[in-house]
Amino acid sequence: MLECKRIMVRTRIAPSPTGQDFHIGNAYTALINYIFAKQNKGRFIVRIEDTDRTRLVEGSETRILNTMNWLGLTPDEGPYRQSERKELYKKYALELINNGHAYYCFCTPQRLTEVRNQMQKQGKPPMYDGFCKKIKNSPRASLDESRRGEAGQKYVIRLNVPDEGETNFNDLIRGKVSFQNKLIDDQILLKSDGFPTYHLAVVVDDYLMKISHVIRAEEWLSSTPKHILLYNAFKWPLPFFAHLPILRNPDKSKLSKRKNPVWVSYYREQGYLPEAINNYLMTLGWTHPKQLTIFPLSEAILEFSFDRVNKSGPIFDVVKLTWMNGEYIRMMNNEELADKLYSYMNKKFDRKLLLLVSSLLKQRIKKLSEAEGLIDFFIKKPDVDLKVLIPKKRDSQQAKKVLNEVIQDYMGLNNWSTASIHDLGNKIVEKSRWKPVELFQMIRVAISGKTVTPPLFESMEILGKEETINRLETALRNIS
RNA sequence: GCCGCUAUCGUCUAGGGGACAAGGACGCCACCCUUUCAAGGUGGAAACCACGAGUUCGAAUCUCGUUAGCGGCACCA
Repeated sequence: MLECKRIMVRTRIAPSPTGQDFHIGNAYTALINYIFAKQNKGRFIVRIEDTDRTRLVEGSETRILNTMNWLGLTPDEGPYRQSERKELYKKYALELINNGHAYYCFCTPQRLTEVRNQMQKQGKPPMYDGFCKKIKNSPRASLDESRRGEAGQKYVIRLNVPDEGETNFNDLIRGKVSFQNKLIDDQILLKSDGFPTYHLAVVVDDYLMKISHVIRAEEWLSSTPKHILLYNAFKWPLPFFAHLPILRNPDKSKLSKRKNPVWVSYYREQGYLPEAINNYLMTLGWTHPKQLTIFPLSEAILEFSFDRVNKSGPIFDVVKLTWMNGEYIRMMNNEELADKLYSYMNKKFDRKLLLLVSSLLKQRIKKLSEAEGLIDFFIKKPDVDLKVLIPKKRDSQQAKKVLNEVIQDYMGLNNWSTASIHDLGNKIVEKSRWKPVELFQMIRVAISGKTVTPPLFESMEILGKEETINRLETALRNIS
């Protein structure tokens, strides 16, 4: 689909280490970048955008990288860190000063706020008024940096945006997009602390790192013209741009932590599988040409194309993700599920036990976190509530009598297998004249303390004869 | 407020002028299976294709306008 001739495809994900973990929206963007790189035998790069020193969150970078790894989106290069490249950006900012595409600005934050307020009052877009643009050629501007420092004069460097004309580009997803230059702000490129803003850093890095396709969320669409102006000012070739739809909350606003769990680690802790998360994310905004819903990453790599990416922002639906996760759990074989559960539950259960119960669990759980509540009675004596134990239409005397028969009969059973436990169970039903559901539910509650469990006879087999009878006796004793 | 993007069942979407009285998936409801809960099977409700014009023999599909939603307008990314 690419018209570009044999260029090396290089994509990147550029997270900021300002949050608890990797954001699910970032995971979405990373996924598309990863898939597109793999599809084109290119490289997928991670770059940490840590130029905002005030918002850094300790440990964030490590967690982001770990999470990407867990998702299977392991970068081919990186992490590169913008904070380690600080001097580089300054050099390029100065180059722009020299060729007239940028200028020094000495305005104070207070003045800027004032200007913005005034603009807004007048119903104009809140932009910088170009005050320092006029002093571009004044002696002050030509001071070298050390002397400026002596003078204690703080400054920033701004992009000199042309007043006329328009800047347009072709987005791989949205087609032609254009903006009038007079509405583009003289963006700050270099902050007074010497760090670049996103806009400078992203362009310099994408160029230096030979990023061929800038694939990012739609929230960047309106700053793309600034970036293009920068590429032009440097006389650098443009990369391809693709602006992905933004994931949304159920109320349609941009997916945010206030309204939804957004950290990938949350989903990991809840027992979602990375394969399911990736698959679900892929179905948002993109459809498989054969309209498959469940498909592996390899399939997405094979079939992905930008022209099947939707332009509108999809709502992130946890319910559907959960369903899909269940599908993935059901697709696993018993060993795989047992292994997953073993490490997920921190070795709380014996691996052998997990292997035995995994086939019973498989079609009953949608998240790994649901397993424990279903099988904890295997390793823990149940608390039996008599009200639940004794069937509604029976009294305690009847229950006692029947339970006693159950115990006697099962004690005599030598072949402790699901099939024979089942057979004997049916015989007891006949003998007792209880309804099957009454009898079996009573046994279920007696051995597990629950009304909802994996299949009864299988559970009894796994529990073992001795333990089963033991629990039945305990229940019997409690009735009187 | 200004700029930009978007618009098909509640949600994710198929569709690209006639095959659409709009198909699939999740969710929901009913039934079947069943010792519980699930899973599975079958069926169902659910979209006047945002609205209004236009182009055309013919529009969900093309054009324009309106409306609505979202995004952006920081020495944040």
